[in-house]
Amino acid sequence: MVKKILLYGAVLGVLTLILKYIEYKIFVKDHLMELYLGLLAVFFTVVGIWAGLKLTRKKEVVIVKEVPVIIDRENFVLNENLLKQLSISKREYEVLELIAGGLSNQEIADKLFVSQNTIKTHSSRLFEKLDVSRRTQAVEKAKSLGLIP
Amino acid sequence: MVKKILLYGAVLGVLTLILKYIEYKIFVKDHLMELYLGLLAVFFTVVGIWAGLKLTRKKEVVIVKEVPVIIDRENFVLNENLLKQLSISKREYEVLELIAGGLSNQEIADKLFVSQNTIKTHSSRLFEKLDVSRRTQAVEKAKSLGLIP
DNA sequence: TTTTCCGTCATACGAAAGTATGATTTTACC
DNA sequence: GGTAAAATCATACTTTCGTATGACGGAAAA
Repeated sequence: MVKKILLYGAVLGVLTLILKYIEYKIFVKDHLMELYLGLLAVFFTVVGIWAGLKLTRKKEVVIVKEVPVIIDRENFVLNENLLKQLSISKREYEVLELIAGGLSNQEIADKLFVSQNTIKTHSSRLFEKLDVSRRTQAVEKAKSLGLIP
Repeated sequence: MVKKILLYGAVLGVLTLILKYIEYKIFVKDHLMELYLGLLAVFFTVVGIWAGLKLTRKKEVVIVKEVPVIIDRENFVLNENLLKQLSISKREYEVLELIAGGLSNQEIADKLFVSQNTIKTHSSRLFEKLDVSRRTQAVEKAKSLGLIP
């Protein structure tokens, strides 16, 4: 910025010298004075505009951001109260989440490092507590109850 | 914009007249000519800068647009295009909806007045088209694709 | 008109899911 | 330290689900 101002000052100085020279050349010709002044005004106006643009160019960076924000399933908050009310344990809830994720019993077992039988037991108890008999129903009900997103 | 240019021109005209007047006043005093020209240059430079800023100020506005795409269950709109793209038939889509509703194949068959085998065929083809192998996965995928609420 | 797609149904088999029952081990709480 | 709830696992059995394959009639498109 300081550099630019100095540069601009130097340019102005040089220009002033040039104009001074021209002035002496045409000074006697009185009728040219108007033209001279007009050119002077126009010239410095243009220079001013150029300077103005130069000084503000950095601020002209226009950022048009179109950020597609996908807000899904409403801002979900789990109702822990309901979980306790239904006496659904943490492990059972974990299984519920994975069931809702479309995983098979075997996949859930692998993920939780337990046997498939354990998962069957958990899911069975879970279904009982949710009063359903199949995993797809469990997912539906859990969603409607706000237990899962 | 045209208005502004006209205004600017008018201002220049008035200023020229004023300067003309001043010119006659101090013309005889030769040593004031330099000062006069200097002031003239500075003045028009300032005017130029001001004009430059005025013309470009609007471009300096930084526009950050965030377009939220809200996908929720309430205002659901089905993407029929995607259905055609996946070549999912109407009947298959019906079955998909009922599967998502937690119904068993037998229940779906009863509801649609067809045999369970028919439902199995439909669901099998559906899974193939959705590139899944279980009904729970189908529901998950269909939801993420916006095929069902 | 012929072909292609859709919807229907069947049989058979294998895979996954779900139920019932019982047992052992953690964990948490009084 | 004892007790209750939670977590784990197993075995056996039934039900549901999913796949493969083939078939048939109707409707729409070529």
